[in-house]
Amino acid sequence: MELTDPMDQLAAPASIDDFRSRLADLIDQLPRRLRQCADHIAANEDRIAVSTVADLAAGADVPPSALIRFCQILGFSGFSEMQRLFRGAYVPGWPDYATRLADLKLGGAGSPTALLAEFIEAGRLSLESLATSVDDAVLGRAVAELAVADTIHIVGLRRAFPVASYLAYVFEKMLVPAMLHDGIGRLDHRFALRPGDAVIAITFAPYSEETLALARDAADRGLPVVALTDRQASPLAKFSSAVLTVPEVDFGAFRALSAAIVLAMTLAVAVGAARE
Amino acid sequence: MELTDPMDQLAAPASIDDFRSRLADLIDQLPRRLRQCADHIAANEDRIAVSTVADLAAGADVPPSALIRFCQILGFSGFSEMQRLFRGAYVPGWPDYATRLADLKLGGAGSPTALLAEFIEAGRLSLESLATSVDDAVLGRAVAELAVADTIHIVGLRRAFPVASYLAYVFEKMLVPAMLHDGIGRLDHRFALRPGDAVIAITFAPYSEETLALARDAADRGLPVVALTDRQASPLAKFSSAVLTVPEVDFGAFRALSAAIVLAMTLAVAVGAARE
DNA sequence: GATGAAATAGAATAAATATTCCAAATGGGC
DNA sequence: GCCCATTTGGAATATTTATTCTATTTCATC
Repeated sequence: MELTDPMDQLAAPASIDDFRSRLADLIDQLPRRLRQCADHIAANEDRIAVSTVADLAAGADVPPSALIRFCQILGFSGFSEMQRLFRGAYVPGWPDYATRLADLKLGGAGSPTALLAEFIEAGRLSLESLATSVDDAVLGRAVAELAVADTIHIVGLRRAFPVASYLAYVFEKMLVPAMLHDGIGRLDHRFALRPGDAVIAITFAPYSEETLALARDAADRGLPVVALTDRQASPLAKFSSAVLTVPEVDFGAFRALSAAIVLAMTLAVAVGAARE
Repeated sequence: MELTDPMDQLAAPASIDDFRSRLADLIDQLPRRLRQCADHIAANEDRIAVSTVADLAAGADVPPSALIRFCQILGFSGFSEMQRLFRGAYVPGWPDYATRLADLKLGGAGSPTALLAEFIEAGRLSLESLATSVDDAVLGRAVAELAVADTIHIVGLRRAFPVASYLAYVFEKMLVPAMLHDGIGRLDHRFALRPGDAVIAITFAPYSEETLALARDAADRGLPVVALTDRQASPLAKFSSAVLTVPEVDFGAFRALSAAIVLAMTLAVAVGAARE
């Protein structure tokens, strides 16, 4: 990239949208240091108005001069001009969460914003009660069992499927051998269960037959089964060596998976760390 | 009023509420110029973080030194300290979680329960900032576009896949015609896009090529594309008619999807309701 | 209207922050 | 492996911004 090209004398972005589109155009033709600037700036747009060159440069892990070069490539005369644009558009992060939530509800029942407020509240409540409802000992046992398993089998269908696929993703990232049983093509993968393996089964009422069947199968073969479900009396409990319950608050007929995902993430990261 | 009284050595306000109450106490016992400062500051709280002494002094129609004296009377050492309060309040600590996670693991103190507490906290923060960052107008537009679509196509791979599959699940429950593009068998389903359809594309850095390709394709055909992504300058923005960003607290490679799932759920339920 | 304590304006200074510039490092093409 | 164009780091400089200080003004009190 030719950074001193006299034709690069384009005018400074006139609006933040303008800024964003120019950034999006440039971002993948920038050299290394400038690329770092671009990434950090894009991820911290809301800090530009209240930061100094030095702050942002430190965040992007580049020298200050690189950051200023970056601003100039975007068409600004320097950092100050870019900051001026963002200061004009600045709105503070407060009104705080509670006020904002009340505002959202003003959209009226059934409006998208009112729904959002309800779901956010439900999610927060779920997370809060997750903190108090998890049994440390059971969680520890689950991690220990999964940490020594050869392959971890994950099963969760329908409503539980997002949680199952998230687990599979995190295990993959952590190089933990894991297999997602997703029921594609109605293939029955139960013979993939080998001695030394372990199973994570996820299901909420109404419980999925296929998930229960796989858990039963694993239990019959003496494999440890970690259950992620909605209550201790879940049908999964019979087959499981560790039952983790997720207190999900539902709103009407709908139920977010905030707590389930967070618990799944904890399980996966803890297992990944324990296996190293 | 005795402004140089050595007893006035009170500590600086520790919070914005603290600041407000101290201001309210003082405001009607201040002499003329300082009163002007107080009035102007109170009426422009939201500009303090992004203004200079000179700006604010000009706005209050007083010399800069008067404004600084005003800050000192409030208990600050000077203007800069007051400004720091307002700048800091904006991001009440969105710490570097990637580092914290590394610490937790290395310290061996990475007990699963400690991890869980961290992740719960991160999830809560994400949800709260979702509330304050969602743009009502964009959300409304996204719902409107999806509500009139014939079929809704959902694409989101890898890290975004749990969100995509959750959307597909909720749409199915609400009897909304939707198709999940999951890349199974490397089939290319882009020809399933028909006039009158709409697309929800979900991707976070590092952005998935396949997702971008489908979004581009849809945009080329003039179909509305709703983007669910991590920042406004996301490459998805180029192809999208509505960009919803999700401020997720990030643990390096891991990212809880609390906010993304809640936003997806809102979108799905609002669309379902609007179609009835 | 004289007196003294308090308040004020603005010039002088100090501190912080931004920007330039150039020598050195890097990397792609031959 | 050498050459040239590009990129980079950081010290030097310029600019902006905050703060202090003091001579002057204001105002309440007698």
